[in-house]
Parts: sequence; structure tokens; C-alpha cells
Amino acid sequence: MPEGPVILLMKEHLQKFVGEKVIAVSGSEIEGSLIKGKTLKGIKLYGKQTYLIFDEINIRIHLLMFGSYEIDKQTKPTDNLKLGLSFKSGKAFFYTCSVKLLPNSFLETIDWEADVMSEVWNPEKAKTKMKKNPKMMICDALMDQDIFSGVGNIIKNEALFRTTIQPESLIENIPIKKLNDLISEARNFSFDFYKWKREGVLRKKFQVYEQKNCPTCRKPLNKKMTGKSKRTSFYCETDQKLF
DNA sequence: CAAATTGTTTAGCT
DNA sequence: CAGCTAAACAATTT
Repeated sequence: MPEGPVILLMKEHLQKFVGEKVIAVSGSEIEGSLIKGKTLKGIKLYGKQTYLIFDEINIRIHLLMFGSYEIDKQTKPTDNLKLGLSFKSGKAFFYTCSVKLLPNSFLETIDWEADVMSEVWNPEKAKTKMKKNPKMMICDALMDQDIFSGVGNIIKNEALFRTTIQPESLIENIPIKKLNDLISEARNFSFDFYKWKREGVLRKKFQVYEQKNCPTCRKPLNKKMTGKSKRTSFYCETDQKLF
């Protein structure tokens, strides 16, 4: 269940291990000897990616579509375990995910301002990137991890509904005010998602994603594969305008 | 229970 | 070679 907000929650769950030494490493994805005995210096996020920072190197984890994690207790099958880290105060388990060791110099190549949930998120930069792709559909722009890092299909659908924009609208046709609203809502909804996920009420809060009727006009919602990425969009023909 | 899915990379084509 | 698309991969839910 890994859009940006879930990754932020994961980071908080992992925070207690910062400052501790890795006692043991399991999983065959990385060379454990390079990590064993090293101290976890910090955790950085970039969209859906998590970087566990050590001296010189870091472990990048991406949960992809079906990945998950557990803290302290392993209840899931070891078959799916890609990485396990033991610390003094507990353990971290990562399942069905992408795991890669990278040099810390790699972190300097990341555009941190593209992360919608980051404190350095730069909405103006996102706008500039979108304007460079005037023929792009807005549904594809939202899913573009170089523009809206951390946004996934749920956030895409809900942010478009909140701003009453039809997913197949072309960037060049969307009024600038609408575009500004959308950029704001991509971040706002991400934080609502985060709060609701933590409270365990996320699914109840969806207005269009996996829903049958428009909350505004009560008419049936459209469900359609949209854009180049062909990801499912849920939207209301009446209340969302095609620009 | 078949089908769908909160995602990304890569092979292979034009 | 750039640009695009289809395929591959995965586990859980409906």
C-alpha cells in the first residue's frame, strides 16, 4: 500500500533505529557484510523511496506495488522477505520490494524539491516542469515521479476530483488558477491521506477512488484507463471539467 | 475464484 | 538513437 504518505509513516516507525548499530542482516538482495556493524545515521525519503543512510553508503528501498514492512515481529513468510535488519532495540523487515545499495554521492543527484510531502517541496518548480509538457494529460503529469514524487493513483484521482478537473485534460488547456489549485491539492490530499491512514479510516474517506457515485451529484462515476500510463481514473463527467 | 491493483523497470519495437 | 509500448514481476483483496 505504498504511496508517499505510507512511506512517511514507515519512516516514523523506523526512526527508533537511527543511531543504532546493525547487528545482523538477512535477505539476499544486498551484500550484508557491507552493512553489518555500521550505525544507521539517518533516514531520507524521496517520494516513494526510502534511503537508510550509513557512512559512505545507503540502502534504497522501494515497496513497488505490493511491498510491505514490519517492525520487530516477523509474521509474514520468509519467502517474501527481501531485507531484514536487526538492531539492539528491535528489527525491521521489508517484503516484496526493491532493495539496492548505493553510494551516498547518489543522494546529491536527487531533486528533493520534487517530493510533494517534503518541507522543501517547490510548487513553482512543478508548474514549470508541467508547462514544459503542454500536450501531456494531467493524469500522467500527476503520476510522473519527476514532477510529483510520492503521488500515486489514489492521490491522483482524489486531487483531480477536489479541483474538479477531468483526468484527460491537457496541461496547456488548464487555466493557471486551476493548475495552482491542483498542485496545492496534490500536497494537501497527501497529508490528509497520511492522517487518515494513521487513524485507520483512509478507505472511508475516498470520494471517487473505487467509489460508485459522485459525492456531489450522486450520478455514477466513470471508471476508465487514462493517459499514457493507462492507470485507472475514477471521475465524474458532470462535476469534473475537461479542459 | 478470476480479476484487479496504492508501481517501476526493461526488452523490444518503430 | 530517441521515443514509445508491452511485458514482466509481485501478493493481497474483491
